[in-house]
Amino acid sequence: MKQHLSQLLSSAVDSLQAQGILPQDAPVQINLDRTRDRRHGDFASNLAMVLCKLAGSKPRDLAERIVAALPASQHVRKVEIAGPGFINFFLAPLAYHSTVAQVLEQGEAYGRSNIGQGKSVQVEFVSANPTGPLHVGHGRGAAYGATVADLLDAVGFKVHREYYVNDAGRQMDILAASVYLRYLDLCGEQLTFPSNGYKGDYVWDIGASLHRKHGDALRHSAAEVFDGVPADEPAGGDKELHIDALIERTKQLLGPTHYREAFDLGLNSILDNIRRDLEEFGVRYDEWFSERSLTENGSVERAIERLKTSGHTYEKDGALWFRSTDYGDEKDRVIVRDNGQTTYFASDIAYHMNKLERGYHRVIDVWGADHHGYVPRVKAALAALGDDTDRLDVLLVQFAVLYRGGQKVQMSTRSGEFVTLRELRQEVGNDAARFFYVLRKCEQHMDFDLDLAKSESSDNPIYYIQYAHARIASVLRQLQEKGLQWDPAQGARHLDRLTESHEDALLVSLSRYPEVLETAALQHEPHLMAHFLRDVANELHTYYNAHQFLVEDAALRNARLNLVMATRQIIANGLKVLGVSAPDSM
RNA sequence: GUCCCGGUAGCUCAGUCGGAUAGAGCAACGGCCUUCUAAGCCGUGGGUCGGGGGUUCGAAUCCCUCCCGGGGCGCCA
Repeated sequence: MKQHLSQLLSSAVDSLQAQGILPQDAPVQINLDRTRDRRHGDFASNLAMVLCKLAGSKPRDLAERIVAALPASQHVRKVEIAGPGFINFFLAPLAYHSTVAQVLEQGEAYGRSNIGQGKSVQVEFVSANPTGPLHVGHGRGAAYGATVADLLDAVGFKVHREYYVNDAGRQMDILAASVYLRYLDLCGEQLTFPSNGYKGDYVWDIGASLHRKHGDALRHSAAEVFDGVPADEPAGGDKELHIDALIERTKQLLGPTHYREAFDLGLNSILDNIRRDLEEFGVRYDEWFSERSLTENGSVERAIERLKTSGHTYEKDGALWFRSTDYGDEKDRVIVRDNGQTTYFASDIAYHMNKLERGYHRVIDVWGADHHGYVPRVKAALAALGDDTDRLDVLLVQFAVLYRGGQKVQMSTRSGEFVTLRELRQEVGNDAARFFYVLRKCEQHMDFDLDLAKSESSDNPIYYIQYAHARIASVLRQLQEKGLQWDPAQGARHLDRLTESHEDALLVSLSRYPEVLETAALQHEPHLMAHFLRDVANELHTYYNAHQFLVEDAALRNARLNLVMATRQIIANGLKVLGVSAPDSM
């Protein structure tokens, strides 16, 4: 509908240009918005105010000329000029009746579009280190990333969902050493666990798996393991030096094969857990991309060579630096350490190079807001490689803070005292978790109220929306109990019987759905859909309370059923995009 | 210190590319169950859009500046 009106305006501008009232070469962008106030019609355009200078006339005068030049449309009831020069469109009932017909006819497909024209978009999200279970912070990235991906899919992009697995690097070595130490403990060795090790219970479980498989075969005495290892922090030493030395001892004592086994056992069991967790959360991926593969297939080396060749690197203090300051970063960054190891950043350059080489039209990274300082250097690297940095969008997701009983829930990853995504899902359910996570735009700090998410009342927006859907299903059941049938054809013929203000409000909302979907997708703002659904649910409940649907008058009854069934479809479609179920009863 | 995010009703937040009288939910207050689900609905009150300047037909929105809150600033990942 918006597109239709836009064309009318565009056509009017064309004829004014032909008449010489507007200059031929003027760039004309048609602005058309939903009005905030129904008294201003359905849509309003500020076109006359924008163009009045070019035309050399007063806004209202120009508006009159534009209105006079508008082609007739059966969807437009009247056009008014108001205020400083707004052109207000009032739609004919027919425009809304055709929306109901479209919703019922297209069903799940209603609202989907081809704005993306099949262009490929890669969305990388979550990508948490496989050193422990996902926590509630990752949950927000998961829900947000999955929904952005689904939204883009719904408007016609070809979406590739990807998880970057950090299966290399020091953190994973710390995990491997932690697993081995827990294994030794299970063998009966008395040892003090490093303060910087991973202390979660899951590490015990992995150590136990290692023990089940090998018995005491990999056992070394605690004295031997800690021989020559500098003191840990609580003992007055440095926790980093302590853990690094323990990693080295673990590698020496286990040898490459068994070390890799302990390492992979940790990696795989945690990754399996993460996969299952996300799967249960309704979050699916097309690809799990291994960081290690970038080193093994030479991509990291190749990326470094390309930077060297293009003259953006230099050596200092035995390390290789990337001169990211050339591209606006605040300082240069090390890509190869003085010990010859490449940094995480080097892998990330290779990974982003790889993404762009795969030919995606756009690449979206969903990161935690704590990585924001990282954006300039990654963009700098892509620029130095000669790539178009505009193809990369980095969406930063702020942290979520849980509240229970009005109190902040304390969390700390290293100590093992954190709320996992699984715990959250079990506590409030998948639907509430998915919904609450996308209720705020991503850059907004979020207070996640656990009590509210669990509550079975209208205070809880997800309950409220799902209940609207269930309520309509319930109406259909009542219809059957009365021995009646819904006759959509009769309903369609009598949509003009829908004259109540509640009906009008619902009709407008149904027609807004495609616009909301499009905006939410293109702006990467799922919260727009969440808020829209709440509005629709509110209109449905209000309507339900004010009017009986199952009236004697068959024509009116079926017209109303067409409307509420279309409403049910809209709610179902919107919830689906958000990864939330639409139950028929509650 | 610097960079990012935020500051809108008592609370949690919307507010599209600058647009008309700044909205919603909760909370508060007052109503509504002989009704397709009261798991709900209707109504009322509530605002220095953090402060101050600027840009213009028009600013919560854009620019400058200051204040407050949260976070980031490793040869960690």
